[in-house]
Amino acid sequence: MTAKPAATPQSSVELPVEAVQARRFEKARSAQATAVLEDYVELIDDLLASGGEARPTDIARRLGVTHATAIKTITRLKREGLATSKLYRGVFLTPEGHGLADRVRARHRLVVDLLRAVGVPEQCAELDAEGIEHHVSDVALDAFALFLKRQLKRQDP
Amino acid sequence: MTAKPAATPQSSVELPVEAVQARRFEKARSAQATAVLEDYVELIDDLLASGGEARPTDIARRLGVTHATAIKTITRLKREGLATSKLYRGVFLTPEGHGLADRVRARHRLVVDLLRAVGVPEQCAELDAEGIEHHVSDVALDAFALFLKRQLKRQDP
DNA sequence: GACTTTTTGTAGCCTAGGCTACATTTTAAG
DNA sequence: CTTAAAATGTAGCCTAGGCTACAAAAAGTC
Ligand SMILES: [Mn+2]
Ligand SMILES: [Mn+2]
Ligand SMILES: [Mn+2]
Ligand SMILES: [Mn+2]
Repeated sequence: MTAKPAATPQSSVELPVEAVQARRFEKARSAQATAVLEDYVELIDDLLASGGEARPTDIARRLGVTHATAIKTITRLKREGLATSKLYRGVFLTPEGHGLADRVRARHRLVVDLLRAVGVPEQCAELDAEGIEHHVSDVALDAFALFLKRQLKRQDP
Repeated sequence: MTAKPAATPQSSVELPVEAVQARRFEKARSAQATAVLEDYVELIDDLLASGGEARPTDIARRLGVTHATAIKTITRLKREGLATSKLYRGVFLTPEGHGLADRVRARHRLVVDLLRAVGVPEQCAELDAEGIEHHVSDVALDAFALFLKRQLKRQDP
């Protein structure tokens, strides 16, 4: 199981190339698995913050899926401890869900800002960010923030 | 079906906010659906270019999945006209598959380069790019290329 | 209050992409 | 040539996340 440091006589601590590559793909797959949940909690939080209610039908319409699909995913949110709901009442977020929503929203904005900063048109930035956001690590996010700060300084002397 | 230009008296040609948002999510979902295929063709093309053979076992090991999973996805590649294979021979790409591989590889590199350019550490850039790449539109790619070109000019006077 | 519409929920189906277990074929050793 | 190992393929299972169709409840209308 534990990848032996390898019988490569030349380099010492390096994993085999294949293993490194496999790890990349695995990470991308796991990010994808949480993407749907992230979008749901962010959207639910938005709805709760603005209108006051997050109804399954609204959620479905915003996401572009049927209400049956939305309800099923909401069930998963509840199972994972991110949301709660009672029959014919709207959906609410647990503290965990709310915390996730905040992080997801911040990340979404940062990704859009970075795309804009490197010259991506606004519409396109919003569109692409919806998918990209789920694959940006915290390290990259920090780099984005730093880049944006520096760029501001350069323009605002 | 056709979204009526809306009964919003204020603005004229604007779709309802919900529809715009739904379109974003739909686009992200469809990008996700092709992500696996893109990674496969890129990897197969790499293997063919370097070693000369793309065997299911190698593909599986590089992707971090079992060979059964790899073979199943290869079946899908064939069904979609991207690859060919014969029993116990390796996998090959059709012209369409090869073309896709080239585009995917170019996009991958461009994404990594952009991440590096805005200050993301190399390891992290490679890691994140594996997921991000599938969600970057052509318009954004053009913007990335332009940004990189300009940044080069700034450093190489 | 009766009736209609909307919302919500449930059931059942499909595909993609994971997995394990087992069968077969090819390749490598001896 | 025989046999062991590796590669390949198949079968069957699971989950996630889509969908449609139907059922029940809530909300609006008259
Ligand atoms: Mn998203
Ligand atoms: Mn988002
Ligand atoms: Mn990828
Ligand atoms: Mn890639």
